[in-house]
This record gives sequence, C-alpha cells and structure tokens, in this order.
Amino acid sequence: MHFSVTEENYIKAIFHLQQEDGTVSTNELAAVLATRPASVTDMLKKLKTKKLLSYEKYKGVRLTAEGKRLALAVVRKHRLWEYFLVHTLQFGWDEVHEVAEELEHITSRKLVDKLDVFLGYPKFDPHGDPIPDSQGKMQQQQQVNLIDLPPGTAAEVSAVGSQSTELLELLRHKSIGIGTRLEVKKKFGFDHSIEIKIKGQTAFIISQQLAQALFVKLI
Amino acid sequence: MHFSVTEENYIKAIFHLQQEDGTVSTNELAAVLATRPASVTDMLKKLKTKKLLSYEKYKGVRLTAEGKRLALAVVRKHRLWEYFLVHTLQFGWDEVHEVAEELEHITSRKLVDKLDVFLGYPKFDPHGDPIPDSQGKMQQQQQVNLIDLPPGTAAEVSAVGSQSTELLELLRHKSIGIGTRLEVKKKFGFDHSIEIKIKGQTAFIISQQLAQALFVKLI
DNA sequence: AAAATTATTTAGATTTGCCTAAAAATAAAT
DNA sequence: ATTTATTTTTAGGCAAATCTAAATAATTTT
Ligand SMILES: [Mn+2]
Ligand SMILES: [Mn+2]
Ligand SMILES: [Mn+2]
Ligand SMILES: [Mn+2]
Repeated sequence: MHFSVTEENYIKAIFHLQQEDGTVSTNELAAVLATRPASVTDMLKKLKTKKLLSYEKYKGVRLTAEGKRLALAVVRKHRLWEYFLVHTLQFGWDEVHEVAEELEHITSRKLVDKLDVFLGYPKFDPHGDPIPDSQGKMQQQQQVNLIDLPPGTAAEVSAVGSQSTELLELLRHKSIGIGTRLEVKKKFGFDHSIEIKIKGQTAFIISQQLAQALFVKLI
Repeated sequence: MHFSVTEENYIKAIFHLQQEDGTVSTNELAAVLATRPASVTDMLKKLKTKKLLSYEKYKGVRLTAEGKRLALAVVRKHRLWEYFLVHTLQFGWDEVHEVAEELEHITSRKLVDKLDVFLGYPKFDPHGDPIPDSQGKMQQQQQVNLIDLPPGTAAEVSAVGSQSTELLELLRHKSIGIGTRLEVKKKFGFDHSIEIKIKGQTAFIISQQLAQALFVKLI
C-alpha cells in the first residue's frame, strides 16, 4: 500500500488527536489541518474504504491497527528527520518542524532505517518527543507537566507541548531547552505563575501558559 | 515563485534533453517522463504562462533563463542528496537515484545549503556528474567517452552515461566505479569492443555499449 | 506535388483534493 | 418538549494533472 501526502497528513493528525480524546471529530480535524469540514468528510470516506480508520456518519473517527501503523511510520520519519536537522545539520530546534513536515513523506523504508543507524538510534527528538523504532514502539518518558510540580521540586525539562515558533523563541530567550535542570521555588495562585531557579542563574518567574507548555521529569 | 513536483520534473527533464538537442520535442519529453504527448502539450502551455520556457505550437520548447535557474536548483538538490546517501548513509551508488528523485523536491533553501556545508561542498555526485553550487555554476570535467580513446591511453573513470540499475550492476560485477584507473589495450573493429586493463587485474574485454556508457579523464 | 507517415495539438473525460452553500442530524438551551 | 444553536454531511463545482480518441500540422516518401 502506498498513500498520498494528503492521506498521510490526515492519518497523522487523527493519530495525534486521538491520544487526547479517544475519538476524533470532523471539526477538530478541519481545524488542525486548516481545511473545511466538508473536505474532511470527503477524505474520511476515502480513508475508510482504504481500511485505515473506522468511521460512522456523525459518530467521529478512530484509526484501525493498520492506520496506527501508518501514523507511527510517519511520526518516526518526522522525528528522525528533526533529529538529523538539529544534530547533523545544526539547525535550531525552532526551525525544523516545517522541513520535517515535508521530509516525513519520503517513501524509502531503507532510507529511514539507514538514517536511524547513522544517527545512532536516537530515542527522543529535539522537542523531547519519543521516536518510534522500526517496529513502531516508542519509549514513553514518565513526565509531568511543570504546572503540577509542588514548590521545592527539582526537575529536568524533557519535552515541550507545542512546536510553535513563538514558544520556541520565548524558550531560547529564557535559555530553557530540553535537558535544562530547574527547581520550582514558589507558586503564585493569583495568576498561576511559577518562580523557578536554574543553576547559575537568578530565580525568575514564568507564566502559567509557559509552565503548561513544559514537561519535565523528576530528578 | 513555488512550483509543483510535476512542474519541477518537467523543467528538469527539459534541461537535460536540451543539453543534447538545442530544442526539445513533445514526444521526447513524453518518453522520458513516461506520460502521453497530449499531457505534455497541456503542461507546456502552463509552464509557458509561468515564463519558465518559450514555446510555439509545433516548434518545440526551450527553457528561459528563469527556467534554467529552476532546473539547476533541482539538479543541485538531486546530486547533493545522492552524495549524502552514498557517503553519509552508505547506500550503494546504484540505489540512490529513485530516492533522490523524491528528495530533490524538498523546498527549504536553508536545508540544501546546510547539507552542502555538512558534506564539504562536493563537486561531483556518485555517478561523476557535476553538482551546481548555490549560484548554479558547475565545474565541467574535461572528460571523453571511453569508446574514443586510442589504444595505449591511460585514463580514470569520471562519470557514467546513465543511472540504470542494469548498467550499475554490470559495473559492480566488473569492479569498475568512479575513480577506477584503466588502460586501453586494444580495440576490435568487428564489434567495437575494447580490451582494457585495470591495475592488479588481468586484462578483459568490454562491449561497445558499455564503453559508450563510460566517461573518463586522461591521466 | 501528391500521398503517406509521423508528430503534435485539441476535445472531452477522469481522478484527487478542495471549496461554498444548503440540508440534515445532533446537542444545548429554554 | 420545543426551539435554537452547533456539528456534520450532501450537492454541485473548480483546478491540477492525467488519459483516449480524433483532428490538424509537419515531415518524409513515392
Ligand atoms: Mn506532512
Ligand atoms: Mn518534534
Ligand atoms: Mn523528481
Ligand atoms: Mn547522479
């Protein structure tokens, strides 16, 4: 089976959305794919006949095992290419998402596997997201949202909740990246901001929105 | 300006064909693109309105300066990726053409230039074809067809005349590659076969077809 | 120079992915 | 339980890239 770029993008979007919800709605899909609900309905019918998803009118959609396999293959390529762009070609971590969005659709299986070998079988991409192996298995980090840490906890940043340029720009400005170690000093109920301290720097406060976009693991 | 994969493939095909002929015919294009003459005519009209080529009904076609620029950009990407696949990812030189055919359409300019840096600004791809620099300039080797060498001449293989799997398979079997040094021993008028000698091997005979597919530089 | 062959273009359809506008189903509010 | 609002689907069309079959132009042969 070989699928078009558009079909792969739909499958990947459904995969990501159904992590949160169990089942995915037409409107949600239209929103993340920047297209119209009517177009989504058309595509869902097609992907159903290709057995990549189960779909009943008005009932939302859910990937089949086959659809999940495809989604994981695309995610694997996306994240491996991002790792390549950052670690081999010296891109900034905020510059790679768009390019990987294209590279993830290159079809050669051999290419992906050789790239994986060359990179040394990385387990996480530059944004802290796990890279599926050639079997589609990925190592889940036991990570928690920074907003949920109680004061006094030390932690290491392990992932970001979005690839938006704005977020990554802010993080660069505050010198926060994957692997940064920090300690929660104080939490302010009024605006849910959090005071954190990074070794060698004076403590500073980050907003609720930023804290919610950061995932950490305890150390 | 941004162009579709199909448009880029047409422009690249015209570029290669017009190296030999000055002007390119509808049927030639249909043949190399594995499509129908009628489809070619449609596309030529479109590419004309985009000012990538000059075209008069029944008169054949020729790239404009703009069209040539685009063609060289695609060729640059194609050959840089081939170099990457062979030298970085350890592909065989006979396995890379198809994959590069997809990778050449990735749009990021920054990606190409960073890839070029990473690879060390290579001047020739794995098949001996020159890689255009970011200005579109490429270094032409003063190479000659092996079939035209007189007996007694020593030479080094610098390029192959096609990327076909069959050719590359035959070359691997005879341990001939880019950089192989050889000497022409004798030429046989009957079938235009040529006896050649590679250092450390006993002399052997290659066919006219193979000799015509090999380009060499004198040493 | 006329006839036959070959090359190229037009005409009319098809497929994919998308759109707008309108209809139908579901969910929420009164 | 109706009415209202939201979500989703259908209907009908459009643009890109392709195709087959038929028409026209160019070339070659006789
Ligand atoms: Mn994509
Ligand atoms: Mn990522
Ligand atoms: Mn191509
Ligand atoms: Mn090549």
